[in-house]
Amino acid sequence: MAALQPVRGTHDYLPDDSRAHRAVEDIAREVAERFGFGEIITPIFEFTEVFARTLGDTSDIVTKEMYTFEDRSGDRLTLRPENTAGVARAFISGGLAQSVPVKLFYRGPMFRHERPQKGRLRQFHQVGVELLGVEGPLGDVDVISLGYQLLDALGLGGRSILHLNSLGDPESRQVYREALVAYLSGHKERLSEDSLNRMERNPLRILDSKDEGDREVVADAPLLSDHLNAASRAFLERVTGGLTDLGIAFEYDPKLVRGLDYYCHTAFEFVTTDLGSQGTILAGGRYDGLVKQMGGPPTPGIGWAAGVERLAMLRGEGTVTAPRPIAMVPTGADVESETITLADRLRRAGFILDLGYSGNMGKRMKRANKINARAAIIVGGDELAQGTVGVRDLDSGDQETVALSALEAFLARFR
RNA sequence: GCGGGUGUAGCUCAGUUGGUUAGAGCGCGUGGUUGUGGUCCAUGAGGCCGUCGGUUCAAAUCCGAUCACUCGCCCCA
Repeated sequence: MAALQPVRGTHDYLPDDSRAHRAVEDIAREVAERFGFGEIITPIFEFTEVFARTLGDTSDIVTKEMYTFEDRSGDRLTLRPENTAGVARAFISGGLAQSVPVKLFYRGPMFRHERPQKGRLRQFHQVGVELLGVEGPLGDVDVISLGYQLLDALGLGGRSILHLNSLGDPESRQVYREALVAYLSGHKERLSEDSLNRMERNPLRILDSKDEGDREVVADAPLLSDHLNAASRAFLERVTGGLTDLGIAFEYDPKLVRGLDYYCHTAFEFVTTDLGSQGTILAGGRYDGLVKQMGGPPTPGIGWAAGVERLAMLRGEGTVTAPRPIAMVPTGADVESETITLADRLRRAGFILDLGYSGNMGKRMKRANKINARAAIIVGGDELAQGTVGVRDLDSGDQETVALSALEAFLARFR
């Protein structure tokens, strides 16, 4: 078909797809509202610095994955690759520090110039939450619990595992980083080229390398958990304790790290084995330094994001079905105006009515069947003369004559 | 950005060692049925064989490039 294609890594969602997509977003918003989170809608593009400064100059997202352009007034703008930075910016712009804790939910498109795969697109969609202004571990527990309940509400409760780690506070992290680099420096010859590059910029990343040689070296590396100071350790224990209280199973994973620089303490991911190498479906962590780094008042934060396409894909096709309409079937062109008027009346009453637009009666009945109509209202001249219409139950085949005046009441069973 | 696989009808796929008019099922249109769907029967439409170039008397088939999808890596949701 060739000629006219969508931009690589972008997709059209026709009604069947968009319905599944929207269901994920709706359920996420609903669960977030249960936790007292309200939806925030931020622009899908920001000044480039919003992302460049907060995501870290060395992250892949900033160095090679952003859609950045100059607009007609010469501003450097970027299509958001994620939304934590945008929400933090809105938090600062809007002076929301006055009303912490701030609990926000968001959903919408994100853009990353990556090589597309199943479950990885250049324009994809995320739902996410951010909790700002809460210092204590109870915030971490609540936010993780929200993610857990979302997966459960989506019917994915049994299909993913929560991985959890603590990156410690900045002090712990610094001490550990030095210990790790010291160890790795002694094994340079066995590390992959990628990891050698990571040594200086982001050595923690080497911990979750998939390279076999790296894994062997990493197996004996010092553990982050051994370098947490007392405060960081206590924080982690209160988080894990809270999760246990809620019956949320997790795997402590000392090699779980974050690609983005502003994370500290809690890092977590819900992972499934059902999506190949795109198994992470919901991931987040604590980012206490972010808001201050952006120029706002020091404000702790924690949140997560989840990929809508990945979630929808995991739920499978046909999970979300279209509501079944009632079909209007006039017996001929002579009753067309009565048909439209009646459809209008029933739609105002909240029924879903499908007009066939054209064709003889047989054709319209076929169409009614094809669109999975629950019932057909047969509008004929003879019946109208008596003040009635025929109503056919398309599942059972039973047909009854119903007075126009009693139609809404009769149709209630097909709602 | 790196490595592998795959591109034939709207969809899922056949297509022999290169051989002249490229097929099937599903779906779609029309009729059998001028006031009654599903089943059935008949019949029809729909293809630059992803695109461009090369080899050949001859290419869906072989070669190259390119685009898209896909699997793995990097990274990430």
